[in-house]
Amino acid sequence: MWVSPQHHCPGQTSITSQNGFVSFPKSSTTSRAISSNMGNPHTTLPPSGSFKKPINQPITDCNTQIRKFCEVGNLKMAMDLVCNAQKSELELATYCSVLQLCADFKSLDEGRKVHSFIDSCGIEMQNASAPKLAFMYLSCGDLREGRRVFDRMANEKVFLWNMLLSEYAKIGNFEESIMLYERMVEFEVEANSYTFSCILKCLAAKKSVAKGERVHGYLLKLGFGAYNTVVNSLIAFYFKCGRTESARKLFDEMCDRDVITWNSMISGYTANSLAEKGVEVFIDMLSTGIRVDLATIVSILAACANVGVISLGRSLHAYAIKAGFNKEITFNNTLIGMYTNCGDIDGASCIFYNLGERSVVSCTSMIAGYARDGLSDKAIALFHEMKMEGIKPDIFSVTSILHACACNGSLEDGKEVHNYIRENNMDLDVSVSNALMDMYAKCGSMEDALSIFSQMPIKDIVSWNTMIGGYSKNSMPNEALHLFGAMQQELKPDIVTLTCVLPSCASLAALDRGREVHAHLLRNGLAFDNYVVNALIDMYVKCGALVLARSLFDKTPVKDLVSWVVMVAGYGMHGFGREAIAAFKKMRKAGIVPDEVSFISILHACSHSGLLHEGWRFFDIMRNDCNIKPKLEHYACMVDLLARSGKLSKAYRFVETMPIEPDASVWGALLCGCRIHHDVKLAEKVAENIFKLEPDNMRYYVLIATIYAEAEKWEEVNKLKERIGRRGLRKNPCCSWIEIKGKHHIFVAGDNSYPQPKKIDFLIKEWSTKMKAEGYFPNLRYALTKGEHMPKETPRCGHTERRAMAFGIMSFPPGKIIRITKNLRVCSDCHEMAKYVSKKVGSEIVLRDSNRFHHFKNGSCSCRGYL
DNA sequence: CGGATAGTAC
Repeated sequence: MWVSPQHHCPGQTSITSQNGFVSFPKSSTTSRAISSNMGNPHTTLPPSGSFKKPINQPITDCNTQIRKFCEVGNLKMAMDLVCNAQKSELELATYCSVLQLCADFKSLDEGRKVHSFIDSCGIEMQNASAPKLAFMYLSCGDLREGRRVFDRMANEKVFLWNMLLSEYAKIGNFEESIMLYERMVEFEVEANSYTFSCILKCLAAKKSVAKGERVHGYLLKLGFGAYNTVVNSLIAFYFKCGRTESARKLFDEMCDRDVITWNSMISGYTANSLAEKGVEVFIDMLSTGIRVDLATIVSILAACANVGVISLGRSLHAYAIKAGFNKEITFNNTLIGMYTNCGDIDGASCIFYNLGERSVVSCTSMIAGYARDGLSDKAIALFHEMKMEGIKPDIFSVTSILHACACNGSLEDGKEVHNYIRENNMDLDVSVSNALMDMYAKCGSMEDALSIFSQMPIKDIVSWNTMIGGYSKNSMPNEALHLFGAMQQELKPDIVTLTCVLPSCASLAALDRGREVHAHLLRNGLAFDNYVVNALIDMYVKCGALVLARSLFDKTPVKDLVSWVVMVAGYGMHGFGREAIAAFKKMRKAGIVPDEVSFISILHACSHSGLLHEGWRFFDIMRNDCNIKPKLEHYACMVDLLARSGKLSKAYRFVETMPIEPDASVWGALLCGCRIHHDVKLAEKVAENIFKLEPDNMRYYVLIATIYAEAEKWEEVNKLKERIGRRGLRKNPCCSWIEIKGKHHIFVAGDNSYPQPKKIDFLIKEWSTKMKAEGYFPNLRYALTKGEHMPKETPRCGHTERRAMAFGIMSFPPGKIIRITKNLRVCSDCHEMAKYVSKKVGSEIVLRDSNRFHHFKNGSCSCRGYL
């Protein structure tokens, strides 16, 4: 027995502590009331002869009259008589009959009246009527009062115990059910099959395997091992707890399995992701000749959907038509789900559009199927169609359609659905609100998402994660981190929260915050999930801690595609092209098939290290070996690669002959190359192409202006400035930052309110003087343009990165790595200074700009001039 | 009978 005194929590409702007149009869019956039916309270009526009739009974006995009305179900007349009767005349059996009627009619008010009449009787009457009274309250849905009466009475009636157990289970208070069961066992109330079915459900809900096993032992001892209903419940319990072998063992040992047994096996295996075994069971079932019912078909279709075996699904479809199930709407709905899950969207829509009657469920299945298949437009169209047909979408339909809008990125459709949701007060549902927030986040409107979030009275962990993830995805890392902080005031972040927040740490290069997250994961034993580990590796990569990223990567036992791609991209960004290529090869050797994104990473890596030949090879591998059609990103990488290598005209021809229309990013890659190789003429041609496509992207104006400035074409620079002014564009202010002890120190161009300005400026001045004295000259061309003509003309970078660098050198002990982040590309002047400082001070400097990493060590940079 | 809402890589 697993009941022990420790289980009895203080303060909990307890039978023993309720009052003084409770007695607990130890059951002495030898014949067990195994068959006593919970659904039949009449069997528990107190014997009507237990109270003696009053003497001087009139012939037209009011008791008889009341009971007559009860027999014919006339509650009103019965109650009238009860109310008018002399209370001392009424017998227990009469009260019981009326209470039963109140229970049948679920008439709580009348029941309460009867209760008050009984209360005015003697204690004997009160005690004797208590079971019926408790029954009445429980039947009428007043669990609290039912429990109160129950607690006050002597109770050996298993029927009432069962009723209480199931009522608590109904409202989800499984703990209370379990506690009551423990008490039952303790007081030796004889449990019956209903007790076991119910308690096993509760224990399954709480996944209490150990307690369930003890119940299992107990029921065997009482001889319930041969009861189908009980064993079926046990099987369901074991499946719910993931103990498929235990369920199987019971099944194998059963001698007369009924249809429910078979169905439980099929759905149990399916729920435990062992749908194949479910299918096997189904085939065995067919060979036994047992009648297949609707539930069987529905379970096996779900199994098919999980396995994704469309052939079996199709033959089941045929089988079910023969057996006549195709008229059942539930069958058809599951069938639609099966076809959509197996990816046969046409098969699904064929059934759907041939349905005699459509229900909300059929429509929702179909919408979800379309959404899952990426056919958001069709999903949205069907949503409108069902509304036109007068089928009212419910919260299920609405969450599905929101998902479709989110996948589509169509804010307008999403807003329309939002209006519908508001009009129907569906936004009170947490899941619906979460789906709405997700839709807005995926459509890029974090303002709308936030407005929903802030209006939610109850937020669950998904709500928080959706917002934090939304901010991360929409490049609002500060908001993400801020919300993460706020969340921790209210609830504990889970693995998804941490996975959501890591990209924000990465984008801010907030290494200390990232490390805190890592520590949190380790403390909570969560550092084994692939998603979060990949996010961690990526965070370390982007914070410039390539060594930490690598050691975490090495320690990861299961490296999936993303793990590898993160490392390949990481090596690339840090200028280790050869290592990136080695990793890519290793990945393929490990049997992982690269996808589009993998090739973008490796091509980028080649480009960052100027590996033109290798880049071409990967481009060919992608097209020929992997059958991946190059996308714009791939072309942009190739153009970048060609252009950086100085093959500008080849790059231009490449863009012109692309099989898909080049976009601004492809031309932009060429423009970058023009800058590096000072080809003003080509740059002008390219720029005009770009401005046709993206006339408002400041990035390209800055780039062409720099090209002009470096060629000393000041007139052209001025013309550009006018053009920019006419368009009302503004330059993204340049800024650099450095993290010191978890705190960010930001240096913004044109803002001199940074910390310790005198010391910083002094240090920088000293460095420049020494650089000059030591003949440390940056490239001549740049030095010239920096000369007399242009200090005011060039887009000012503000040299924020050198200030951050000086601040870092001042703040950290020598030898410590200085990590700086900049929102734009590094200026070549500062790049030279960083090289110098790394040699002079002996500190390693890691600078992340908007393009890549620069590791300055002992006077040189890992970018080898590929700024 | 339906959905399944949140997460990693360029």
